[in-house]
Amino acid sequence: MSLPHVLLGLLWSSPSTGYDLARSLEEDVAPLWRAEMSQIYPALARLRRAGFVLLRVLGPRRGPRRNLYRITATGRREVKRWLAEPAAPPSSKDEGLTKIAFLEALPLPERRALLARYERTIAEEIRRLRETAPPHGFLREARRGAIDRMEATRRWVRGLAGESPAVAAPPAAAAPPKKR
Amino acid sequence: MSLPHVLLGLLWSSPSTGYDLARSLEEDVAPLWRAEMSQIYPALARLRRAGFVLLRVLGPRRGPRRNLYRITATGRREVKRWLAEPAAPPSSKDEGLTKIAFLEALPLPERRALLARYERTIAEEIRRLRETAPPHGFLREARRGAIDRMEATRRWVRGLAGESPAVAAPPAAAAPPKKR
DNA sequence: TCACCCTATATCTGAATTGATATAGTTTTC
DNA sequence: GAAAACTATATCAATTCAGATATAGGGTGA
Repeated sequence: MSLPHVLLGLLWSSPSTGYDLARSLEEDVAPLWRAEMSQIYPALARLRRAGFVLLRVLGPRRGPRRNLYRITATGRREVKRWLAEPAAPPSSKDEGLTKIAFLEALPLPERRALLARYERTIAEEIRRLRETAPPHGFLREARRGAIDRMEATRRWVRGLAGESPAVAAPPAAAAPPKKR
Repeated sequence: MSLPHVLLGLLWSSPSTGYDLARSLEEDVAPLWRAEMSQIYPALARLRRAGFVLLRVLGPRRGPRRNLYRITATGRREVKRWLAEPAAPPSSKDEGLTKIAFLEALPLPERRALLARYERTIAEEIRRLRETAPPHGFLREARRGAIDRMEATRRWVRGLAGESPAVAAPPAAAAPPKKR
């Protein structure tokens, strides 16, 4: 629904090619929004049909020809309109937390192992994000927000692993009918 | 990729119908994973073909006939296998934070308005989650984790809105060519 | 010089997901 | 007693998304 808007947002300050958009998306917008080339090119085509961007074909400098996209006045209006409409609350679709929700299916030692491993996974992702060159302006702020949120999750996972009772003995109500 | 696994996880402790799974998904797994009926029925069919669940058709008690799904031993093994494989780090695809990343496109007062509104949206979602009956066992824990994360995000948004400089004047590097 | 990597474009498949619609009986409400 | 809401199933179209593949020129290193 809003990949086109993200692309418009990236084009706000300077025109660029689809390839550069893909790189910028992965490096700067990083964990907040991801998309493959196979999504980006069709999205740019649609933006063009909608009149939100203009295409200029450049002679090849290195490799094949380059398609440079530039945001139009209509495109800028569209970005503002998008920003102005209310955002959906974070849905937090999260594989790791979801697995924790079904931890009941595992015996004790594996429960602990899962929590420990997931905490490591998050910690590693945070480190990776910190290592890559931070973007500028609000892009940097937003990335900090994402990292902040991951850190909260990491602390929470660690906390759950620490309260041994919860990991050791889930509340009776949901205990599986373990064949004794 | 893992809706089938979530369904298996819900079937772990007791068999139920597609309808009940949909309700349980929305009420208990709530913000961690969502799915529409139109996803659930095909997923159940695939689980059945894979031998992870068994179907028993019940005579209608209220309304039409009911299809009761029960997890098989193979299904339980599959859940354990799924839980054992490493989970991807939270990608935090988040419309609200993404919009903040492009706040540069808005004039000052609207920036503040956007942040304030997003904070309200999150607060409301948290309240809504707290009001609905909490699930049992690890489902409850996981929900707490999700709420915890939302609260962290809310605090962060509030913090950003509070540091007026950031909202008032983004770092020069990315400052828009404000016609002064 | 040959192989490999990087820039750069683009398409295709298939799965995941959303949203709308259809059907039909039962229970609740006015 | 009619309308509305709930239980329950299911399909369809459209879109999003991920992963693989194709093409092609230029630069880099063994």
